[in-house]
Amino acid sequence: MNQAEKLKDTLNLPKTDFPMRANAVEREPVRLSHWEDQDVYQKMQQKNAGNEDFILHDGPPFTNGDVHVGTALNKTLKDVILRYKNARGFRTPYVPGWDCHGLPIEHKVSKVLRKEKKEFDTLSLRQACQEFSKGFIETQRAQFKRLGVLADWSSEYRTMNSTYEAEILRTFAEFVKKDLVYRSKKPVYWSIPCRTALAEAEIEYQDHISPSIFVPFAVLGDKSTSERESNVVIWTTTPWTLPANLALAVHPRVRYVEVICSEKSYWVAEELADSFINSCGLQACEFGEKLLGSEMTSWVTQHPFIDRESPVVSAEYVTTESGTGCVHIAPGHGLDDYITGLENKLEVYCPLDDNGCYVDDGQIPSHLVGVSVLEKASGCPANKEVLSILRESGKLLAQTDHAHQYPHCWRSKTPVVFRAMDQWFVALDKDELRKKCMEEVQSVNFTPDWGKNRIHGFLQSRPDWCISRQRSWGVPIPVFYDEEGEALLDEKLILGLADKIEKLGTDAWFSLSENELLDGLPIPADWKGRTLHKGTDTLDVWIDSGCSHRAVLQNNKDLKWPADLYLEGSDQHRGWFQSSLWTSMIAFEQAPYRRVLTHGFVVDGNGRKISKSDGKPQTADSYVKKYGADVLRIWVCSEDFRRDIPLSDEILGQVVRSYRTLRNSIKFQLGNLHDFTFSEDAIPVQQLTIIDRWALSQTNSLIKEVTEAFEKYEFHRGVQAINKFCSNVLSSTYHDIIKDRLYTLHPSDSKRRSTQTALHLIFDSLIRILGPMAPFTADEAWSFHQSGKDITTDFLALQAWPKVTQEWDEGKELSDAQTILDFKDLKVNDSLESLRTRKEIGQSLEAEIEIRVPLSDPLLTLFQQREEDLAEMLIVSNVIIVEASEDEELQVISRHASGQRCPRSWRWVPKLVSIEPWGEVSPRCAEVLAKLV
RNA sequence: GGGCUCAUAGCUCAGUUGGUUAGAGCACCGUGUUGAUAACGCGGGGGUCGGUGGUUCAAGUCCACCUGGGCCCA
Repeated sequence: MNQAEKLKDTLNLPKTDFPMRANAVEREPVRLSHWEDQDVYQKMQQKNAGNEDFILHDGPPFTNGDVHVGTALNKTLKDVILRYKNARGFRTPYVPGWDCHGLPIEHKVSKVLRKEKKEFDTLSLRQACQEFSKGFIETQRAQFKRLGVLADWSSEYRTMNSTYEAEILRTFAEFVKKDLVYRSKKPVYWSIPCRTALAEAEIEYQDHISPSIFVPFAVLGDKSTSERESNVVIWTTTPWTLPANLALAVHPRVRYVEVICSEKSYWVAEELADSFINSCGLQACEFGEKLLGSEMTSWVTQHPFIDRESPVVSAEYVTTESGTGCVHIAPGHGLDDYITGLENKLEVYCPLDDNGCYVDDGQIPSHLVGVSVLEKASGCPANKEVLSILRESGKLLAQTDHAHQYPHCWRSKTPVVFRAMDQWFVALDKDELRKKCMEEVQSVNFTPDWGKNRIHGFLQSRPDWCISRQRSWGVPIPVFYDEEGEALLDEKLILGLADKIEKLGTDAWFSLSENELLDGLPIPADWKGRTLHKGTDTLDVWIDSGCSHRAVLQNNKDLKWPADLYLEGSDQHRGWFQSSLWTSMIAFEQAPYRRVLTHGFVVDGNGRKISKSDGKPQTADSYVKKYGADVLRIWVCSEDFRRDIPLSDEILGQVVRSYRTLRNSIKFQLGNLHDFTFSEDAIPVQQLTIIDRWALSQTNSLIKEVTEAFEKYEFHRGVQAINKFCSNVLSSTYHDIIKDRLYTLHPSDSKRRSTQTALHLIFDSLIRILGPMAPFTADEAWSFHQSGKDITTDFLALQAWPKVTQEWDEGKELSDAQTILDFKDLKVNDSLESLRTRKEIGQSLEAEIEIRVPLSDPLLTLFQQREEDLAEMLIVSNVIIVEASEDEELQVISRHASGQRCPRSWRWVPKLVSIEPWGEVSPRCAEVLAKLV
């Protein structure tokens, strides 16, 4: 062993088993199962038992696939918040949940069943859906846990649990009690061969050729004179809906022109007038008056072949892309039409039976009655009939074939029709319900604050809540009908039914007969003796999740209502935030949440939405498998989640790099604390050396900054502060300066102990700050610090959030230290760098500097008072302070240090001294070595 | 097409009530160290603040319009 190696052995170099690389993919799961074995979640709750509650109510993810990276973001944010609040002393019981019912599952499952060519009834379909949902609950739970999410998984809620389903029915009973539920018609997709309603997801768009026709509606009143008949012309590709026409729609801000053609005139959008004239082959036309759509809305027209008036109304969705800019409105045959109908108080008129044939309602022309609208190989009979009526009466201005995409039934592959059917609705304006909701929202905190505005807009504009779904996988609408079709909806009956369902599950609705279902339930007197049939519709799933506040917060003794926080994606302003508010206002006249926090959506590196077609992974698992949970969590926390949240390899790479820096800072601290026991070796804060006190005060600032950011849920500010702290305060300043004393002084030297005291306190604060964000790494570091081992039963999750310590900010040293460090940054480094560029020195310890300070400069006194600390803080071997004359400027002169280099401390000293058996070292090192023997 | 919303260096973010030459961390380039070494230090380059117009003595910040993204609708 040569002298250098021997001397190196006498240094106190960092020593720790804390690995430089996290190897998170393999090591995180080990820690995770340890947390689970030791029930860290329960310990966290017990620790704060009796303290103030912080209730974050979990919005249930839908159980139809792996956890999406956006869902992971949501759950991670929740976990960060809960860990933070728990560290702040709140009791933070967290009951996660699952949204189980709904079309996407039913759709997927029935597709599979059909592929297997199984005949299936409602019950077996429901059974399969339940299995499907259950399977993904298992998958998702495991994936959430893997992210480090701590929760009361044993109490998790599922919207398909019978206790939960009973609460859905009780919520519905509340609607009935308040007399909010009514029946009305609304158009739905209808498959004639299947005799069933279809959802959007069950529709396939296929190429289709429809007749495209122009039809004039004669204007009644002043507009048409004896000489000239004035018409509003519509264009449609579904002639069979004309018998159900109840209005014409124009755009209020589009300009219309009267096309005059001998004794008739035609009103069409000005922009489309030429193409209209061409399409209809009109000759010798002139343009007459021009009007805005809004000026036509008082007009009334005559239906072309039925004795009925058709008023002109305005609609924003009317376009001038094709047709005439005038739209034929049949509220029973289209969603736009339906909404326009509602706005203009039109009847939802639909003269079609289940077979798709016109019914005889006294309005339908007799030879149309019984004619089918179903498209056959030979065409659509109803279209043919309508066209011939129009042709014969001269009301067919033009007819061509029109190729377009048209919705088809996914089963029968036939074109579907829009057909109004009886649906159940919840009246939202009754008893000023809507107004009360809008007022209530004012007293809820929204982050970001525009959320209030957004939900307010939705509350204001949404039509009555249609709660019927013609589906199987859901909670049945508890309604019975007599043979006349009259509906029995009774609060007490529903409550009785809810109790029954609670025991049997909603499958009972489908498996039991009416008599069995009603057995023992209170039937209103006037309904007794009538033959009753149960309904077949299910409730809108927004009611399912929308009553979670009741089913979960009110029924779990560990929780409380209302919640302190709801935290979901911004799409939930229309969804869960709103449905929860309505159900809560109806039942309890209060919002179920005090604060609503929303996050944006995960987008790719270019700010585009991530879609399956990009081929990039979207599941949380794919990222966890590559980067580990902590990196993903730090990514979540480093983004301003209130806007779009970009995710790309570049961004994650960046997170990985800053994570490594962080990890290294931690490793450095752990390595230098290996021979330090706080209770025995610590030095009182007031007696710490200047640089240590400075570092503590910087730590105070960090704590302050991060705490403020976390209180506002602005985690990204916390992350930025931590990164900056690690790099500026620790790496480039504090750690760099203290290496010399830590390594070269005697282990128990008071200066070294001073620094270790500070390091201990800094580590302790930093690691607690990291806890909520990077729980795996923080707990790992904490374990090493407590025990020197990777895993212990002393969990960081049970430690409190760090507090600002007043003492750390006191003392004149602090400003002195800051002044010296600023001076290093502004003057000394530059000067050393030029020396280095000239190859005169390598590391800065090879230099000595001369500081020439004018007598009047206050720095002079400061430097003279701190002369002992200067060389160390500037990381040079020697500092000479020179009192300069008044006309000189403050300057730093650096040069290679004179004297001899100590092979132990690498500092240059005037003269080395000899000590056996090591040979020549600096006098200071000699002293240390003497003590070591 | 409508409602809400976002837009500052390659990336992630700061930028107070409009007021010097717009900042940080990371990345990049150069360089030093080899006793934090798949680590660390030092130095440097990099932005017409999405665009246009306006208000003002002064605009990243206020107003209008436009472009592009996101969510929810249609």
